[in-house]
Amino acid sequence: MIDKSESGLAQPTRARKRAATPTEKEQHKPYHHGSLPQALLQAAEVVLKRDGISGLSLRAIARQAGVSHTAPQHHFGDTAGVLSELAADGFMRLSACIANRARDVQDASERPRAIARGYIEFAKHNPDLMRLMSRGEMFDSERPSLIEARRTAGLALAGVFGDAPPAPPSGKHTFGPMDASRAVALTAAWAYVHGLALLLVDGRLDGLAASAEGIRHADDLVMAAIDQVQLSIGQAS
Amino acid sequence: MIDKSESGLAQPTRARKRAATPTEKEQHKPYHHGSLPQALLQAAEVVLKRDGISGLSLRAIARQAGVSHTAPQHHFGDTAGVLSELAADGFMRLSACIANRARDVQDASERPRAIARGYIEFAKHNPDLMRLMSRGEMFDSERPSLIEARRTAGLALAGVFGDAPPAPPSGKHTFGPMDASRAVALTAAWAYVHGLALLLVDGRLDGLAASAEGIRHADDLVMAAIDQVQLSIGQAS
DNA sequence: TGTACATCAGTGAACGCGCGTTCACTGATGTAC
DNA sequence: TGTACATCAGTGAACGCGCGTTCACTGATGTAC
Repeated sequence: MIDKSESGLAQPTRARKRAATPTEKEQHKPYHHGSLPQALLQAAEVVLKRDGISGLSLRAIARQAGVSHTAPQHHFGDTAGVLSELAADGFMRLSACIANRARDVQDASERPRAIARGYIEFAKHNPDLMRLMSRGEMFDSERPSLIEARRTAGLALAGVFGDAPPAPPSGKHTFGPMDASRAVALTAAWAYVHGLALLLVDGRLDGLAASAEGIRHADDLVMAAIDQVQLSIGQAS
Repeated sequence: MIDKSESGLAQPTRARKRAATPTEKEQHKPYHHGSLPQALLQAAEVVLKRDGISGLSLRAIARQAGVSHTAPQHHFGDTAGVLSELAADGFMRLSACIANRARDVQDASERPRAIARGYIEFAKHNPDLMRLMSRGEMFDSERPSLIEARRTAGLALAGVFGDAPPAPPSGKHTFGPMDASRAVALTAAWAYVHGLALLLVDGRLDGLAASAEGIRHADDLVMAAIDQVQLSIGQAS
């Protein structure tokens, strides 16, 4: 979903054809990278995993990608731009993770749990990215790719409603009109799985897991919470 | 809970006595502040609210407090030190918020909702601090005050269990031995309220609130989620 | 009661570092004619 | 098919800034005798 322009993946191949032998390939570094935006995002993710969110500077990303330090600025404008694109990529991958799990279940009543497992699975495999994605204040919220990716993730999450998706949205909203009880149910499901994911990636459950008999890892605690806890809507007594 | 040493609040009073008239007070700034650690933490919170987490540097805090830029280092060591103390203060205040709400309810079955309301109340009144508190990787986790404050918050949260608190902890653990189902229930309750709080302070629920009929603010969505959604433990079908 | 001294609290100059930003530039590509 | 030109992609030097850190220092307090 990043850089759908025509400069996508065609040009590096062409460049490689010109420099046929391996030695030439190494020596003759083409001036035009061809798919630098994607390469920069990959580099950014390496930096993120290695140095954490605070290590994500334009210069660090450029170093990792092996290009001059002004190249990222040229493509993304500023740090918030890169972080936004990185997060957008994360939201799309999160959506895919959720959709994969949801597709696998037959029984619609099992779909909420499947979605939760997809969410947690993503968080477990991409803890740093998950953390970055929850740092909304670091992004440029106007970025179309980020808006679109968040909407996609929102719709994937709304799959908790089974086969009846919410009404189609108008304008830049994720959802169309929705009655209150449905919005509350979605809020609850979202908060629950979001909370589990963040507590897990932040290591906040480690102490509790250590105290709990029969539980070895925080992972087990989270999976048990998904498997065994029901969220049901209804007026308080 | 911060700086319980004898240098607490006595000395500024004494200093003020020496410089009796207002003019003198302004002119004669005593060399020894007397309670600089507390003043620095207050300054840090001002900076946090004004400039966000990324604005929290030792120098910015010193500027806000009106002292030399090496003074914070002298008391807290490094940035992680200040952030840890600030977060510890936050956890203590969160605990107090929870305890206040829990104390007010008569019916033990209503306690979980009361605790959740206390948690959300704190988050609503201190959104930046709440965000900071969830940035575990920025802290010095070994700080005794932070460990103690987190334990206090954990115990306040464990009040969801009603009048039967968990077994007393040994060593530096928050909880003593606990059976698995109880740990899972605590995980679920914690994740739920934590997720609600973070989604709220990060503004992530604003779009959903706008789409929901009869809901005006994200706050309403969160309060409805607390009031209307039940978490119940039991094996999945 | 006084004196000497150790310790604590806070200052301010200086330093090196990594950062984002600007700017004039070069290399490569695409397109109009 | 060729040529000219506009545009895009990426470079590298230079700049100013805020940061944390070090260091020698001064002011104030507490304590031993």
